[in-house]
Amino acid sequence: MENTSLLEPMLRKLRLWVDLDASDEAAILALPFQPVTIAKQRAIVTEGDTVTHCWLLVSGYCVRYKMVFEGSRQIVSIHMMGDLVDLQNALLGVADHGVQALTECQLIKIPIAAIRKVIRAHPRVNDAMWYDTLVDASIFREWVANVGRRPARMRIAHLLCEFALKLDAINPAGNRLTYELPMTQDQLADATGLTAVHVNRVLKSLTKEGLIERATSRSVVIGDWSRLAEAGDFNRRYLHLRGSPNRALIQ
Amino acid sequence: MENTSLLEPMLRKLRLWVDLDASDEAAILALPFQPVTIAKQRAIVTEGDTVTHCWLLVSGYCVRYKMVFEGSRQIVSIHMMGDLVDLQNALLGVADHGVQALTECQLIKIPIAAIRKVIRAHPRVNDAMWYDTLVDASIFREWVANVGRRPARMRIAHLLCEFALKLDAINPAGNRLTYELPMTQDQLADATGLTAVHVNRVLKSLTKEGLIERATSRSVVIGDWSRLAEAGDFNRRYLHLRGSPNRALIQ
DNA sequence: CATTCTCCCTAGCATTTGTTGGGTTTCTGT
DNA sequence: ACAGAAACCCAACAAATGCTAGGGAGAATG
Repeated sequence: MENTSLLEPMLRKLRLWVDLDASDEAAILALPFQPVTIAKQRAIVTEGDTVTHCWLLVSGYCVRYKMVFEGSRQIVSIHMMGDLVDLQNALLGVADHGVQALTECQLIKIPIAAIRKVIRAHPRVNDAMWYDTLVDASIFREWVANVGRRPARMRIAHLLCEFALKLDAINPAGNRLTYELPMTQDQLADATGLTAVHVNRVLKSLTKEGLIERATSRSVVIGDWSRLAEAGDFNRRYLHLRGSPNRALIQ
Repeated sequence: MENTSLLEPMLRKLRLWVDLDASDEAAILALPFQPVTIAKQRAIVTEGDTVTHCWLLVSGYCVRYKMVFEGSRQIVSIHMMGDLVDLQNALLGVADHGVQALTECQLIKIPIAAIRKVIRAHPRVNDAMWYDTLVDASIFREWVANVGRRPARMRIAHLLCEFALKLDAINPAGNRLTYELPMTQDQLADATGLTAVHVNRVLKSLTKEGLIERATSRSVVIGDWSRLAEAGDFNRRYLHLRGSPNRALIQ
C-alpha cells in the first residue's frame, strides 16, 4: 500500500495522455522501484553516464540541462511531480544531458528493463509513455523557439506561463495564478539563455507593470494572465493538454 | 517493385537504431503510401493542422519550424533523405509546428493508422520508431543549448558539423567533408536564432580563417574538421549514432 | 549569536548582435 | 539572351544584452 502509492503520480500523468484500463494500471503499480531522496542542488544524472534506471519525480522540482563550452550551461526542461524525468536517457541508454534537483526531491528509481517489460505487454502503456516523450519533444521545440527568437522579456513571461499551466495540469484544484517558483535568478538565466543580471531587470519590469506580483523572491502571482500570455507570446497548443479548454487560466 | 523501393530509405534509417528481422522489414515495405512531390519552399504541413499522415522524405531537404510573434520564425530541425519527417505531429494528432521544403522534395505520405498497425504487431518496429523520435528530441535539446548559450560563430559552426555527421550517417560512402548545404543565409538565420546579416558576417569569418571553404554559395567544404568542431563546441554524443566511432570525420 | 554563504539588486560600461539601406551577384523563367 | 527576382554582401549606426563589481538582506551553519 505504502509503496504502491508512490507510483500513483505516474498513473495520474499517463492518464493525461491515454485512457488506461485496469490491467494497464495494475501493471504500472506493480513495477519494482526504489525510493530515493535527493538534496537540493544535487545531481541526479550526469551527462555521459550509462543509464539503466528511469526516475519518477514524486515531489519537488528538478531540471534537465546540458553543459556547453567553458562551463556555462543551458537548462532544457523543468520537471515537477509525476514527471518521468529520465525516461529519454534511459531508453537511449547513455545520458546526453544531466538532471539536477532544484529543491529537495523525492524520487523513485525504476529499472528500465522492468518498464520495457510492461510496455511490451501493455500497448496502451507503451503509447502513453511514448506520447509522454513526444510531448516532451514538443516542449523542447517551443524552447528552441523561445531562446532562439524571443527577446528577454518575452522569454521569461513565456516560461512563467508554461510553469503555471503545467502545475495546473497536475493539480487542477490548485490556485492557478499563484505558485512557488523554485528557481534562483541564476537558474532562470540558464533556462532562458540570459544572464542573471538581465533576468533581474526583466522580473523587475514585469512586476512594476503589474503582470506579476512577488511577495517573496520565490513566489509568483500572475497579476493579469492575458497580458502575461501576450507578453510571453504564449499559446498552450504545444503542451498538448487534452480537455478543459475552457478554464479560466486557459482562456 | 517500383513502389516498395520508395520505402527503402525508411528501412535504412530504422536499422540505424534497431536490428529488424525479415518480418519487420516486410511489414514496413508493405505499408500503404502515396508518393508526392513538393516544390522548393512550399509548405508540407502547417501548424494547427489535424494530421492523419506521416511523411517520409525520399529525396531533398526540408525543415520543421515554429512561427513566433510578428511573423518571425525559428527552424527547429533540418531533415534529409530517410527521415520520418512528421511522425511526431502525426502521433500527437495536431501539428504544433510546420514543415517546409527547402529544395524540391520527393516524399511519401503514409496513413498514421497503417503505421500504428505495424508498430502494434512488430515490437522492434515500435522500438525503432520510438527511438527515432527520442533521437529527434535529443537533437532538440542540443539546439536549445545551441541557440541559448552559444555565441553566433559557435552556433553556425555547430550546425555545419551536425549537418556533416547526419549526411555521413545516411551515406557513409560519401565525401564526408564536402556537401551541398541547401539553405539560404536567411534560413540559416532562422535555424540559429540570428539575423541573415550576422550569419553572413560569421560565414565570411569562418571562410577567411580556413575552417570552411565555399566554392559556391550553397557548398560547404570543411577545411579543418577538428578546428571547426572546436569552434562549434561540437560533441557527437547527442546524435546517438551507433558504431563507426573511428571514422575520419568522427575523430 | 556570530559568521559565512547564497541570493538579490543596482549601476556603469562593454560587446555582440540587430537594423537599415543600398549595391552587387547569381539564379530563374520566358 | 534578357529581365526580374532572389540571394549575397557590406557599412554605419542602434539596441539589447552581457560583464564587472559591490552592497545588502536573508538563510544556513557552527
